Amino acid sequence: MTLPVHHSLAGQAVDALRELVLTGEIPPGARVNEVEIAARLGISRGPLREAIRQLASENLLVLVAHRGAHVPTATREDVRALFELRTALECAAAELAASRRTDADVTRLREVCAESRRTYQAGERFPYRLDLAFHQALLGAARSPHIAEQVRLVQQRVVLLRSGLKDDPPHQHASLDDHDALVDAVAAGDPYRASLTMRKHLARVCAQMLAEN
Amino acid sequence: MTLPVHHSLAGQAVDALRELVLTGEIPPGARVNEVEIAARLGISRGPLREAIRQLASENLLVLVAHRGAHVPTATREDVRALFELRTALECAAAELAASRRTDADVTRLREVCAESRRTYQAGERFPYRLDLAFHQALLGAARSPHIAEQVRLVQQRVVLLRSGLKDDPPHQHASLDDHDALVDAVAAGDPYRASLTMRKHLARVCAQMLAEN
DNA sequence: CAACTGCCAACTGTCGACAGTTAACACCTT
DNA sequence: AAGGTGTTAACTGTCGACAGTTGGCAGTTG
Repeated sequence: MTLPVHHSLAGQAVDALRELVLTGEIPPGARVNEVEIAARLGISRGPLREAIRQLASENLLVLVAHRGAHVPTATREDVRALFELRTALECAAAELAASRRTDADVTRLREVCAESRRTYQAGERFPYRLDLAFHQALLGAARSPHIAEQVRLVQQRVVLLRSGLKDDPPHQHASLDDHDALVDAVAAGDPYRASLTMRKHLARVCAQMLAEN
Repeated sequence: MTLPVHHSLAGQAVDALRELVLTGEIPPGARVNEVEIAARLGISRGPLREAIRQLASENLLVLVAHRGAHVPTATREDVRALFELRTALECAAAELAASRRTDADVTRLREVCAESRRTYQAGERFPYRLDLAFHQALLGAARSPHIAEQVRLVQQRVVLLRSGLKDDPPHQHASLDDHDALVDAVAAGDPYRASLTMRKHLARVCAQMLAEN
């Protein structure tokens, strides 16, 4: 059996509310009505308020005095600025991964790349899920829990930005090549090249997000 | 007159509790008794619990089910791992600062360096305050609000680690030179050199923190 | 005397209620 | 009719109280 991850209602509320925000069920710009959400989650306002505070410090909500919390709306400039942070973190992760990777890490990375290509060539869109999986695998190889945690938080915010976009556009074929190149650099144990490749990759992804709207 | 920054008690509680943790008044390992702290702050448990949640997601507190919150205790390994994150962020900041700095930024940086030297040569310890000021000034020049925010959070955690150390050791003379070298690289508009210099600086500071205890 | 058991105090987790603020609507004035 | 004003409903901010859990202490038993 699967025990609930969080025993406390506040903990559950964090996950549930995060889900509501990231799926866009509470869209950017919308306010979080405490009584309504609390009722929907079947809890009282106390635990919900604690959850709101936590999500606010994860930058998934914005608090305004006497007006509660609302989901932030993203501007183009926000995307650019956020990717500066993401680049700083993930380039460092790529660098560390190149230094610390094991054979198992490389195998895992190549697996994800292969599955991505299969999915893509099967005619489907390159699913965002596999992109996340790739970056997760890379973080695992980097073995820096603090960096991994921060990347997770930033990726969350990127998901929020994506939810603000009308359509979930297909990842370009280029990303697949980027990922392969990254694995090569990591496998070769070349931190400098890994970092540079990651930087180019993220620049491309960022530009792509900015191109749409 | 200075109005209170936060109108809400929860907001005040965040600041007050953060202060208690960072000054070591609630030392690492100690539990946060909700009724006691709430009484000390003159508020009820509700807002305090919200504050606790927020500080927990800033990694200044650790939550344990049914046992409340306690201040995390740091191991040597934690320091090393945390500095990996700090290095990733501040190297990126140094890089950006070298690209974006204005003359005013450089002037400001040199000012801080000069004051640091004056203070040091006056026989006093190189105060941590001025070290923080330097890094803050550099972040200002980088003009990346998200990176700046994350650095602020990481520096907070470093302060917490420092509070766990018995003594607040004098900064070595080497840090002064590091800072000067950093300003030079930034002033020269050389991102690569700025990043590398920052990396060396932080490696030194980290080693220093690990050496004591 | 050690270990096990049952009780108890302290504390956390949660809820419902009250007070204060905000924003919108209706109403009055000019 | 436009603008200002008073009123009111909705919502947030806060508190006190209750229930459930935890860990320690005393008492008991082998």
